[in-house]
Amino acid sequence: MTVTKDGGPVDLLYLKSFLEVARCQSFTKAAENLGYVQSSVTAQIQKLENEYGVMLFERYGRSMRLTSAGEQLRDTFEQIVNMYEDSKRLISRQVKGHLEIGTIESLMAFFLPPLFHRFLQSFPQINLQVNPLIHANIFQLVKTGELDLGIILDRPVEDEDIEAIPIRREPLVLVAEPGHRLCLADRVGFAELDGQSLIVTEQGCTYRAAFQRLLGEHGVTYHIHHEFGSLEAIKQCVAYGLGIALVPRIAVARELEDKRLVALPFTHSDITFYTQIVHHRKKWLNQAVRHMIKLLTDAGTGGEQAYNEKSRSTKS
Amino acid sequence: MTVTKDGGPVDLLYLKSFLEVARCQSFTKAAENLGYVQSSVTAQIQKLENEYGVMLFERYGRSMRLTSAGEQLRDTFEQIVNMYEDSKRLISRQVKGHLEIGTIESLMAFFLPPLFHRFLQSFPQINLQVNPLIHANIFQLVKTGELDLGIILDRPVEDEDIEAIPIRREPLVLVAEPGHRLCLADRVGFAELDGQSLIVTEQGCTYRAAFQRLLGEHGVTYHIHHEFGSLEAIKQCVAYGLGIALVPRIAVARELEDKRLVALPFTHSDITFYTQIVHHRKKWLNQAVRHMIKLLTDAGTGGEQAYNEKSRSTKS
DNA sequence: GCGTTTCCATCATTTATTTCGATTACAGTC
DNA sequence: GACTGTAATCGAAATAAATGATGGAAACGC
Repeated sequence: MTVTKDGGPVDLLYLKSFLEVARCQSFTKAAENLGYVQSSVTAQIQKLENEYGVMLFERYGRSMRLTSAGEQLRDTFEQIVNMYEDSKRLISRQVKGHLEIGTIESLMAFFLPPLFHRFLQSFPQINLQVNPLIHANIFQLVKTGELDLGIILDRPVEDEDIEAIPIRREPLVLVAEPGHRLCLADRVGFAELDGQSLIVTEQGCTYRAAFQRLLGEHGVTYHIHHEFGSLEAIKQCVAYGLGIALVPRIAVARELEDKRLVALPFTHSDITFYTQIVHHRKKWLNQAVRHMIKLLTDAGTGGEQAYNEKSRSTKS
Repeated sequence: MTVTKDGGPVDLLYLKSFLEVARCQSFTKAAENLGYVQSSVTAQIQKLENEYGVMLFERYGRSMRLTSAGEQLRDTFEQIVNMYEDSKRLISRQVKGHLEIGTIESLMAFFLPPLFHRFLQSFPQINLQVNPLIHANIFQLVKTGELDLGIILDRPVEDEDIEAIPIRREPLVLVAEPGHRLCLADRVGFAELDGQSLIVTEQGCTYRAAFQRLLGEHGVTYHIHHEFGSLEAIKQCVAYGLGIALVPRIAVARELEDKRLVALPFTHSDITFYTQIVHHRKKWLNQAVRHMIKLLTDAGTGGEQAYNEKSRSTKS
């Protein structure tokens, strides 16, 4: 028996686009909401219209409304899309597998845990392995494919093999103990840092390196008092007045609130770091990985928009 | 509000492919039934599998079976596909519009009527206009876009602007009245035709032209006794013994059965004609037109396979 | 009335995906 | 152990999609 395919290709996403256009009464708004440009949505609707051989929307000058055919299809499409998405949820809850992520301590301790928690609600059966690593290793392991995903803190990354998705801008702050003399200054520049004791993260940390480079360029003499792999240790040492440290704000948010540490009004224009997801361009992203990326990007865009990019939700 | 699209593109046709594979328990058979090559179906299923993050089929050496996830999805997919196709039927029944076809008398009289009837059951509101034309005009009008579709009888067509879809091989037969002396021969070659009276179709008919050319090449002298635009007239004249005629078998199927005419055992290897749909390559084919093409090709492949091509059901 | 804005359609270009065909890999059969 | 039928893989060609830019038509402001 022959099963004929009487019709051209119709993507399930077109149905979603259709529904969104119907809801917004606007191609442009729908496109924005869906993360397309307007002409793409137009094209998708046209595909649907041609597939059905009918106009789906009556276009008046400014406003628009569904044609009767469009009206009839709306419910059907809604049902189809719902069934499809329900089925995805149903299956994803049962998905087993590995997802191996590498990230730096700063993020692992403060930004990621709630997201991982949410992820595991959708994919409870996934064996999620999160490795605390230093920057260079993350990059390397993603490149060789040993990690599915890396989450790093760095300046914008350009690499042949690696796709980097900026999640959010990560402000770095210079912290000191509340009694530190620099706390009294209403502005801390490089001059004021001269001769200070620094407490820094381990070698290979991108923001440490950038900071030291800057200090060097400005001729600041400084003294590295301690070098730790542990953020907790750094914070403790700063709190005990052993020196000052440059850390991601998110890592000291609580301490700043508690007034156990103070952010110095340090003005440096050049260091902007971004939390970024990195993955190998050629490696296939399955549903679970894509879901993780989506969680991360959504969590990020709650804050500042990641560099200037219109961060498309998921796009391998 | 932002509607996130969490998932890659999934074509509705993939779901059909999935169902067919599940039904056939075989990628290869499913591919044949669907009009794909095997590797395409494999790729489609892999896409689905990646989208859901699960294997859908357990592949054993020879046999295969659905995984539990596949089993769960089967019903959902079936429902989705049914809803989708029902919606297409629902809408197509309401589609209004024109569909203008040009064809030659031989086909219009014997092959097409039942197909047009079926077409109008699906698209009762379409204004279907069928114009009886001669070959050259059909070609010309399709080329200029004045006809949506042409249905012709010709040898394989190659043209820059025109896409020709072979429907079926159309045998031509040389008919005579039952009492004709050539009926007694067990083989009629060009030699036997020498001096015969021919009754032919109008100028511009492709098979008439081909036949005359052949006769000329073989040095056959003949006498054109009548030249008609009407097949009915030709058949009548042949029946009354005014001469013999070369016509498409389908045009005289009934008369041959009734023994009112006789097919001479004429052996000519060179003339193979095909019933073909022609349409302009660049012209958009809406649902109604595609449906018509599908009806025609399906009707055709009931007979002999059209030239050597694996005639894909619809492919603009 | 006339420019301006807003919104959709269209176009060309780039980019990605799909399809095919050929080949490889593998298991069951003879 | 060669053979057959079946699925996966790979490269190339065909096809489709997304984008950014352009054009046109209706509503809006003045």
